[in-house]
Amino acid sequence: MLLNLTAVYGLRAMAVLAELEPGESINADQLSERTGVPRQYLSKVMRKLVVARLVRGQRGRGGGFALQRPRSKIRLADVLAALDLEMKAGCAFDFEACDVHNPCTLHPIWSRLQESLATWTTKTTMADLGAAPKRGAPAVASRRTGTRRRSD
Amino acid sequence: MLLNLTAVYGLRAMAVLAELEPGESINADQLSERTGVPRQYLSKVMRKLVVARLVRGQRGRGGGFALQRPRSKIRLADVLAALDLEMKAGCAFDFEACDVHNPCTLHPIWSRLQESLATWTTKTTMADLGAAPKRGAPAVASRRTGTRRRSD
DNA sequence: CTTTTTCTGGATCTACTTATCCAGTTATAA
DNA sequence: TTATAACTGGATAAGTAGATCCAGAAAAAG
Repeated sequence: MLLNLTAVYGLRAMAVLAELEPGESINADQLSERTGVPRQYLSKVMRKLVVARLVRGQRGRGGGFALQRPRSKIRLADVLAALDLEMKAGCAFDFEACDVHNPCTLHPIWSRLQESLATWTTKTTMADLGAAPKRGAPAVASRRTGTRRRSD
Repeated sequence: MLLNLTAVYGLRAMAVLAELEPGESINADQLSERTGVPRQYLSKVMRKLVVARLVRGQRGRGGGFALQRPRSKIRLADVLAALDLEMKAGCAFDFEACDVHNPCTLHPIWSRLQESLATWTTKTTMADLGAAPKRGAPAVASRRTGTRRRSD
């Protein structure tokens, strides 16, 4: 997987939030239901998005989560950054002092790759994602952790 | 980082091996020295490359590691696969049943991204890497435990 | 055959990610 | 003000990647 699970969870949640009507919100239980993300862990992920001011977390009756800004103002890069995903990354060999003037072997092609990635994530917004994937048809991947057993 | 540390270590090692004269080999101590990869962990990484038949691991006096095939016959994709890095990966939302006929929201752009990655890693061989980065000038990133940020 | 070199492989340790538990806080409605 | 809904946040557990330790096993040299 190109992204870690936390990032994937966050993306799923954001995709659902992006579908809500303006003013509408969704609580953690329903969000967990719709995204297939474990309820408690989802809360932790959502917190990151709230702290990053991408999402509003409203407590109390009728509360829940909603986007802070219009979809079109939330870039994929913002979301990934909020989820601690370094998209700028570094040298393919993880050499610190690697740069244009002192390039490692992979530097030219690697930096081009990363730039196109960076460009893409800053150009793409939540509005570009269209509808969030529905549960049911595209089933949530079962994340076999070793102890998981299919129930009979 | 786009790659995990094990993959980075493996790449560094392969880059060094690719520089050896035909018939020459290098032992784990020297390889650790040159790549900045912890000696013992390097052995584990090298084992994966040996098992994948990219590298020959010769025991006893004068033994060490060397490429099994000419550099030009070892693709980046082979190396990454040997190091358990899934380059094909899956859907951005980690939905299992996501495909062309039942695509998730990110599917079109995500799959294009992954394909260009896959194409690149199968077209690039160890011969294309040129010389391995030298230690000293492009210094090895110091791996102080607190400072580090992990992500793919 | 013994010694030395060097890779192999199991066991263990640590840090980080993912997951769960549960008590707290805030907001709404009656 | 009370009850209830719902997010917040600390503590903790489980799982995996990264790292280390150390006892083999194999190959070469003497």
